[in-house]
Amino acid sequence: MADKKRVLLMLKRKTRLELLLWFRLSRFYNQSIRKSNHHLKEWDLTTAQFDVLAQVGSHQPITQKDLANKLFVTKGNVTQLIRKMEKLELVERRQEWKVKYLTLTNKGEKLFQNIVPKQENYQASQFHALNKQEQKQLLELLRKLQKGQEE
Amino acid sequence: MADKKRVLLMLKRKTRLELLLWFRLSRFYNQSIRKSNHHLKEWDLTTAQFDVLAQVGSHQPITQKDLANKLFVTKGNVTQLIRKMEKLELVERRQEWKVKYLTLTNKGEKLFQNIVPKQENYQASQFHALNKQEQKQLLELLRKLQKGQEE
DNA sequence: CATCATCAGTTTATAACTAAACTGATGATG
DNA sequence: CATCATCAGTTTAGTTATAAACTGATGATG
Repeated sequence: MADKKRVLLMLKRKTRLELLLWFRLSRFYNQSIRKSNHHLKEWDLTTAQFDVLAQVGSHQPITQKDLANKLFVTKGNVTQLIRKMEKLELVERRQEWKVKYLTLTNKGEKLFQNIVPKQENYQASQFHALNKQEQKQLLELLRKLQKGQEE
Repeated sequence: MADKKRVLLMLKRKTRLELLLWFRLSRFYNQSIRKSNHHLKEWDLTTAQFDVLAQVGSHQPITQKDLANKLFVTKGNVTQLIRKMEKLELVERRQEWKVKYLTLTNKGEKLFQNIVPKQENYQASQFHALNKQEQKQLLELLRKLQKGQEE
């Protein structure tokens, strides 16, 4: 396996557990995203668009700024994403007192009801290689990592 | 904390450990990348360019296809990245028997020697919130996840 | 009440990435 | 030896993302 060879090489050069971690984590994440995109193609959505649909659907009405925070992206990116979603008639924008509130259209709502549970199942399935005990462990570790990151 | 509120909301809607995991993991990853980019700005490099430098530097000569595999990206992406790196005079391309071998230029080699250890320290520091024991645990969990992904 | 900081959202320029179609060389096979 | 599949790399069109500058409304304060 090419993978094994690469890992050995890295170990040889410098035995750093953390770099292996970085390597594994980005690999897992990127693969998951790619597979997720592939999966969502059935509904002509991308992962980013799905994320918008899911967040707006479960927090509407929501401002663009709040959405940006929830998705961990910039406001500029939200502007672009929403423009797209408006064209697809999945999301509506309503100016109100200096702030713009986002809600789903009927079409968006229907898609939300239909697709979100399925995609969440799919996302969840990425972790089925671990049992509940291990999942909890992983969650705990990720929490610690995040806390370390905030400093 | 807005974060806490969001987590509670997700829990309310559906208590799914896996979705929390997904959420935490992507957050950690995206933040790390962003911070890494910021960090590398000092040398006018992006994270993607650093990855190329690091991989070519430690496996030269290497073909574009192999590089794509190591970086988990498409061949098309590598074509673009290398074009950029060639312009920056960090990487050289040498056609040889149908395959193109990549090596670092002198300039690239110098940068490699200088920057790679620093950036690796930086990447490693992302995991310093965990002790060695926990790091090993995390690595083990990620290995299992990856194995699950391959099926 | 004039002005000034702040803040939500937009714009712009640029990077990174994919999927899918394409190019052109290699070399196997009928 | 002609042709055909394969394979490395390129191209193209489109999406996602950022950082940084900008716009225009709000509202505080002197």
